[in-house]
Amino acid sequence: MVVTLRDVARAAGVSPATASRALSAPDLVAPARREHVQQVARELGYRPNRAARELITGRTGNLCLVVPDLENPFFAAVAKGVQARARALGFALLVADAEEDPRLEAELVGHLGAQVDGVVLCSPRMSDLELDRLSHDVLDDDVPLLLVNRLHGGYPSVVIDNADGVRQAVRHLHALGHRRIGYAGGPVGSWSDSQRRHGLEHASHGLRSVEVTDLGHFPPLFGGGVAAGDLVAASGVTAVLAHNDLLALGILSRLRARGVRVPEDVSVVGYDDIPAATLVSPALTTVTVPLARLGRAAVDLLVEVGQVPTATESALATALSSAGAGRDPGAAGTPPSVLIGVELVVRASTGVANAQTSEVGE
Amino acid sequence: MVVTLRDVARAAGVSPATASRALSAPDLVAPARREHVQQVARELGYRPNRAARELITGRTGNLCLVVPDLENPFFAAVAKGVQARARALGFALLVADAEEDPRLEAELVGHLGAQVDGVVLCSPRMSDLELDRLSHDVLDDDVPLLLVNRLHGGYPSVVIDNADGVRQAVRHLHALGHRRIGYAGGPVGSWSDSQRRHGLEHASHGLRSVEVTDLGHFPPLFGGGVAAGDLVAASGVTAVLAHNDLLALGILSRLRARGVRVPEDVSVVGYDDIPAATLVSPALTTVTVPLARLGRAAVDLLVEVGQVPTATESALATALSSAGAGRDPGAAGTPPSVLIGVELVVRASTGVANAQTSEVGE
DNA sequence: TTGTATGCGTTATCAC
DNA sequence: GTGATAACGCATACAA
Repeated sequence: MVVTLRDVARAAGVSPATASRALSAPDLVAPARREHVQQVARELGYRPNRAARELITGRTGNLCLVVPDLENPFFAAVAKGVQARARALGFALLVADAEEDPRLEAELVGHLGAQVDGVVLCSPRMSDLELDRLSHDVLDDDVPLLLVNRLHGGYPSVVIDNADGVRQAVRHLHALGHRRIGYAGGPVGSWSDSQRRHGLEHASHGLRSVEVTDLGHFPPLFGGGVAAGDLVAASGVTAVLAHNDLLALGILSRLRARGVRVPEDVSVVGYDDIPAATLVSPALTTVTVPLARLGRAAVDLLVEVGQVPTATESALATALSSAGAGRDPGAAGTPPSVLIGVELVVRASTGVANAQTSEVGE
Repeated sequence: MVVTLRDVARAAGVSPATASRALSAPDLVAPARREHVQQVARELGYRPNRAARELITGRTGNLCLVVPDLENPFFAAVAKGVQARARALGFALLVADAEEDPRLEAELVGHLGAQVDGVVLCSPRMSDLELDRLSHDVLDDDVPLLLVNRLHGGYPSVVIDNADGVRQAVRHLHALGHRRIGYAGGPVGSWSDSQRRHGLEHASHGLRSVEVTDLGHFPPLFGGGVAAGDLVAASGVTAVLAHNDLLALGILSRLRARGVRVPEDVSVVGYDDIPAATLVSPALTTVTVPLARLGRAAVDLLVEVGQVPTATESALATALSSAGAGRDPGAAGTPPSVLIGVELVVRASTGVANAQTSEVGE
C-alpha cells in the first residue's frame, strides 16, 4: 500500500542504507546511483515517514507559534509572516491561540514545545518570572524559544523600534503645533507599552514646550479606546497618541459620537498600521510596523540561533521534486535580537492644532 | 535524561506492555496496578514520545487547517474556532495560509495531509475538479477532509445558510421601501457567491415589486468594494447587498468619497459580520455568521466522520494529570453536512428608501 | 562508496 | 490480567 524506503531500495537494487543516503545525504553516494535511486523514488511516489525519521533524529520539521488572539489583526499579520517563512524553510507550523491568558500561553508552550523544533511566542503580558519558568520547567532544553516584541534575557527576540515610533509621532504632532499631547497606554505589564512610555518621555524632553499627559492603561482593543475617548475629551489635550491602532480606532469612534471633530478639534495617532486603519474615516495616522516582515525575521532568527537544521529537509525535498527549487538558508552571524524599524504614515486623523489650545506650554 | 516508558515500567515493577496499557488502555489492567503505574509515571514526569506512538498507531494527534488568507477577518475567526475546538479534543493544529492561490491550497493539503489525522479546508475558489483530485492523487485515503462553506460530493462539510441570509437581507430592504436592489457579487467561481445569487433570485421572486440588479463579480476585499461603489452609484439602485463585509466596507468608503450619503441615498448590507463592521460609521447592517461556532462545528464533524480517535488521547492525558478533567467526545450519528444558521443584524447603514426612487417596479 | 546490523519508543500480537 | 517479543520506517555506527 504505502511505499517505504525498503521498497525504493529493492526497486533500485541497492541497500536501504544507500537509498536513505541517496535521498537525505546525497553527497555520500556516487552520482550515478544517487540519480538512479532518486529517480526510482520519484516514480514509486515515495514519501518519507515523518514519524520514523523523527523517532531517530529527534527533529520534527515543525515550528510552533503561540499568540494571544488570532483574530487580533496585529497577531494575524505576524502569524501570516511566520507561516510563510516557516513554509519557505520546509517547516510546518503549529498555531495556538492562548485566548489572552498568560497561563494558557505557558501551558501551550509546554504542550506544543514537545513536538516542534522551535517556538515563536507572542506574549505581551506574561510576567518575566513566568517567562523564565518556561525554559526551566516547561520546555525541553533543546527546544529554542523566540520572543516577538519583547526583550528578555536568554531568549532571542524580534522587537519593534518602540522608542523611534513614538518619537516620530510626537515630532509630527509637534510640527503641527500640538503642545498638549495625551498618551492612551496599553495594559499594565505590557512590555511594549512600557517601552513606548519611556520613548515618549525621552521624545518630549527634546521638545521642551510639549506636555505629555498620561491618560492611563487600557485594553489594547476597540472597546478600550471607547473608554479612553472620554478621557481624551476631558483632558484638554489637542492630540492623542494611542498604544495601538485598535485603541486609536475606539478613540476615534468615541470622539465622533461625542461631537468632537477629528482632526479639527483633536488629532489622533495610532501604532501598528493594521488594515482597518485605512478603512475608517478619517483614515488613521499611525506608525507603520512591517508585521509580516517581523514574522519572517522571527522564523529566520529562531532557526539560526536554535541551529535548527533546514538543510536535510531541503536536500530530500529537492531530490524528490522534479524541478528542484532552490532555497535561501539565510546568512549566518545574525545577533540574537533583531530590531524592526518603523515609519510614521500620516493620514487624515492628524491636523494642525487650532490657535486657542496651542501654546499652552511655557 | 528523558523518561521513557521502559523507565516507568521498571520503576513500577511491571513489564513495558503493562505500563503502556495502564496509561493508554486503562481498562485492560487491574485497578491496583493501573493506579500504581500512573502514579509512578506522574512522579517520574513521564511524557510519551509522540513519534514512537505515531509510528506504530499511524495517528498523529494533529489536525490541519488550510485557509486562503489568515489576515482576512473571516478566516481568522474560523481559524480561532477551529483551533479552540481542536485543542479541546486534544489535537494540535497545523495552520497553512494558501495566499489566495488554489494551486498552493492543493499542495498544502498534500504536504500537511501526510502528517495529520484530518484536514479542514477553506477553499472558496478551488474548482470542483481540483477538489476531486485531492482525494484521489493528493491525499491518503485514510485522511478525512472537511470543507468549510462549500458543498461537494464525497466530502463532509460545514456550510453557512446562504439562501436564508440573503432572504433576510432582501426582506429587510423591502420592508424599508427599497425596490431596486443591487448585488455586488464575490469572485467568479466562488461557491458561496453562486449560492447567494440563487438565494437572491428566489427571495426576489417572493417580493414581486423588487428588482435585483447584478453589479458583477468583485474580489471579496475592501479594494473590490471601491470598484463596486462606482457601479452602485451609476446603477440607480437605492440599496446594495454585498457578497461580504469587506466588499461592503469598500462600497461604503467609495460612496462617501463620492458624496453619496449612506443610508439617506443608498442603503448598504454586508455579509459575515466581521469585527470591522461595527468600527465604521455608519455601522454596517449585515448578516451575522457565527464564525467561531462554524470552526468548532467543522472540527467536531471532521472527527466524527473520520472516526478520528480522540479517546486514547484523553485516556492517557487523564491518567497523567492529577485532576483528570473530563472531555466530551461528542454524540454519534451526525449527518455528514452541517448547516450554520445566520441572522440579519440591522445597523445604521440601512434606512428607508426615499420617495423619488422607490416604487419603480410595477 | 556501499552493505549489514542495530536501535529510536511505543503499541500490537501472541502466548501464558 | 500479564509478560515476552515483534513490529512500525527510518538513520546511522561500523565493517567491508
